[in-house]
Amino acid sequence: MPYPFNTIEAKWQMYWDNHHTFRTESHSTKPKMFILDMYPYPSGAGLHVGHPEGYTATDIVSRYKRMRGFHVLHPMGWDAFGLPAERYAMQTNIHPRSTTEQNIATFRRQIKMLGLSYDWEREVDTTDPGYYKWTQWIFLQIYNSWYDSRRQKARPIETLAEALAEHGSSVLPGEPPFTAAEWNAMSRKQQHDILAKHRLAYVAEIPVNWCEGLGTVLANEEVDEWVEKGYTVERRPMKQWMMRITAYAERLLLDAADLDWPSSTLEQQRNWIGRSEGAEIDFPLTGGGSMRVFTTRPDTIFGATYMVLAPEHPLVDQLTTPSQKGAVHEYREVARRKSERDRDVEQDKTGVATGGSVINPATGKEIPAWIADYVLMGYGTGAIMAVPGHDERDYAFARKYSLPIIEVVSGGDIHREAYTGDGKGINSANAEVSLNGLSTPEAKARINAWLVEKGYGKPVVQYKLRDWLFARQRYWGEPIPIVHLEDGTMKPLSEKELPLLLPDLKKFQPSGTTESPLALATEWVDVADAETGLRGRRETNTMPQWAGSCWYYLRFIDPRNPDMLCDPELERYWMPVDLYIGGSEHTVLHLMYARFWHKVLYDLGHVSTREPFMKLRHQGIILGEDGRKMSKSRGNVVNPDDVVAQYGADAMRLFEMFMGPLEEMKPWSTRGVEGVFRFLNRVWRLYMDEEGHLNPRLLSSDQPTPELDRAYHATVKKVGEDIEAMRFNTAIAQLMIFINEATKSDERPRSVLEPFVLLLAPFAPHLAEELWSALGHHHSLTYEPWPAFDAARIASDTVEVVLQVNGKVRSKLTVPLDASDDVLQREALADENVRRHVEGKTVVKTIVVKNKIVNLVVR
RNA sequence: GCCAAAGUGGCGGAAUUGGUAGACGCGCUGGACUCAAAAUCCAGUCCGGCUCACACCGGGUGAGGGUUCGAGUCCCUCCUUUGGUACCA
Repeated sequence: MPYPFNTIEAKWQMYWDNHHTFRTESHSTKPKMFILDMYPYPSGAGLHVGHPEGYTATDIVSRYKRMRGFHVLHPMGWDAFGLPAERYAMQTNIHPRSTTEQNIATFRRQIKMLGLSYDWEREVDTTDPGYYKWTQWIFLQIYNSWYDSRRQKARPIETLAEALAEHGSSVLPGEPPFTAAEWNAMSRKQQHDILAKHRLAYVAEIPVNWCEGLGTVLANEEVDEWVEKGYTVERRPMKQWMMRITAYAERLLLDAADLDWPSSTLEQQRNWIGRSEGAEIDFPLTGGGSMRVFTTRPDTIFGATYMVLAPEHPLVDQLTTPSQKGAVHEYREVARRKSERDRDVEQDKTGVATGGSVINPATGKEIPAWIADYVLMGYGTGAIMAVPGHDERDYAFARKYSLPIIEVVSGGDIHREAYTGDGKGINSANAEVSLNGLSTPEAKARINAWLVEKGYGKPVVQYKLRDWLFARQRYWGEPIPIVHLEDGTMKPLSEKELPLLLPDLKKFQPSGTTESPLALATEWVDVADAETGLRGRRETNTMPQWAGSCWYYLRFIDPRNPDMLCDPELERYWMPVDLYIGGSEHTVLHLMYARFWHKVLYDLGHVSTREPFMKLRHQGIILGEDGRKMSKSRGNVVNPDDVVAQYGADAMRLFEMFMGPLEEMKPWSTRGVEGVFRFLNRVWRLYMDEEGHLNPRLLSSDQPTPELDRAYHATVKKVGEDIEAMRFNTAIAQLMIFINEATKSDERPRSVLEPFVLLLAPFAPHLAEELWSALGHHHSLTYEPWPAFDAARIASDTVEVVLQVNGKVRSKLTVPLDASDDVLQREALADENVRRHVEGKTVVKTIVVKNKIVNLVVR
């Protein structure tokens, strides 16, 4: 008969609920510990076995930290806006809200079934108006801010208006110059338009992936999935809400240095931001005006033999000569129809000459301007100087179209391939400047100085990071709290008007236009502005799913506050998150977006820390029993409900932690679950008799054998250390070692078996509570102090020393602890087996490592 | 292509300031209990040689080299797998 896990688990889950065992009070004098899981999207499929892995890990740490005297915040919620519920609504006309509620109920039941110690009174749901009120509020904070590049921080937009009124556009590098007086003379609309360009949330016309069948834009990473399903996706320019994350590129990069995150995650974020240093250079057009390019190799400018513009570049029309018009037009059409992905896949370089030309300011020579889709409008200036001798792409292009290739950096063989490495400059001089003989870094510095002096260019830092497309043409998302007035201005809602509720719809089909289904709710869309008397139209786009997850950790701190997103005093106490665990699939997007919002809130004084998540770990993917990715079609999906029904939640938790290191990918194994289940049964039988009562010997005997005593103290030490380092698999192995040791003995010494229950508790909390209660305790063990160990009692008074001859193990020796080197050496030489290998040879060297080895080197 | 992580028994995995490779679990083998089975308990289990057995000997951490008295651990070259990313000038 297995132990009665069913009744035990139900009993203790009810106990914890009824006693609010895991409720976290707002105030405490204890040190705080904020332990966070990446909350799930509650899909219709229910929990899969991957979810509990991370959740169990944080639960173990949370339970352990409570016993260590920490005030622990460990909450759970739902990232519940999203396309799946909406697609279901499109097919069935069932409101996404009711689908979402059902799915949340399933997830909540399944998560509770695992005995995770969340404070359920802090549960949040991103689709709850009481929650998304604050998502909208943060949107408005961002909308109502600009990035002051001189102070390197976001500031309220009014400060920009004030600065413009006082100093004119000198505060805004890049803006066409105007004086304070000119600003003050502008119309409301003119001022509005200038400010709008500098807000951290702004509307821009950019090329996006539009899917007609779904009636929405798609993120780049979503495109493949829908194309496979037979939908067509095209690139078209559309007006979209954007967030100016690029303003934070440098800070996102720099502040990452302080984070205890996996190095691969930090590395990926660095790559995503893609910082590169170079120069912007203006090439004069032969017909007047100039063409700005970005290059990381200004030192190769003497080798720039042609120019390439992205097909969409605005200068193309001006450069194109009449004879090339047809070819250019045709090429641009073809390029426009290709998605950005298609362009990436094609490695073959194509292009068309515009017929126009520019002057290379270094050589003074006229060079042709081409268009080619290997130059992207979205990076740098959308145009490059092509240096075929020292860039592989330019080299391939120049070869294909027979454009001249000049060597300006020595070190390679440009007759065979482009040389992209560093080297000494050659063929690089004009009347004013020479790079010949200079190393690449020297040449860069020299030419940059010359470019600045002549006004041709300047050093700049460029990032791959692009602004965040922050709008979806969907119903099931947070409405963007903006009204478009008939005079062409935009008006943000005031805080009092939040939350802006989603209108109810009868049907959830795409609107048939490029607007979201919200456009069909005409009563909701059409508004009159009381202040100006103007008619207006609500923004019909909704926020992307990332929005709610950008700040949910803050809401957990103060989840029911009707007046603030989070009380500042509580925020200062709880932030930052001490431990954050979730899948590595969120490495770039979620974690980058959340850091970005956090920094804006920090700049505006709403949060006290520069970074939200101090320590981050990823759980690995759990594969099917066949070692392949779990999927319905392979039939290898493991359902947590079934596992819990058969072996109990404690076994499920224990197995997921015992499989291997948390962050590694590993296959499921039913046999493995049975193994840990057997272990739990062994624990049960050690404490309880056949009738399910406490074994009476636990009350009588109290002297552990020296071996058991040693095993106990070693277990306390190892389990504690392993939990701190999140090595749960080896912690569990140690628990097993102790139980094996204890089972050997007929005695049941309470002095070690009672505190052992506390060591087991973070891993198998239901069983531990039951045993604790059987031992005569009347309260939950949740806040019992973690047992201490005595290092002196772990050490044995004898140790086994390995005897080696020429590095090979020849014998073993049991000696008193800390035996001296002399004694060890003498004992070693006296050992029979060692003597056989030393005989007839000379000992040239002896290495003695105390308590470990003696190695005799013989010849 | 580039970046990152990882390769250890039949399987999941342990062991890193360089010091007994294979903890713990699974599986397997044998035994106890049972009419029998399940469950449970005990013993064994890296591979090979030799042995009644104990002992002993050889080999062994993806491959090859190197450093060292000693390398799974450090260095070099290569191979494989996984994840990410991809014309970013």
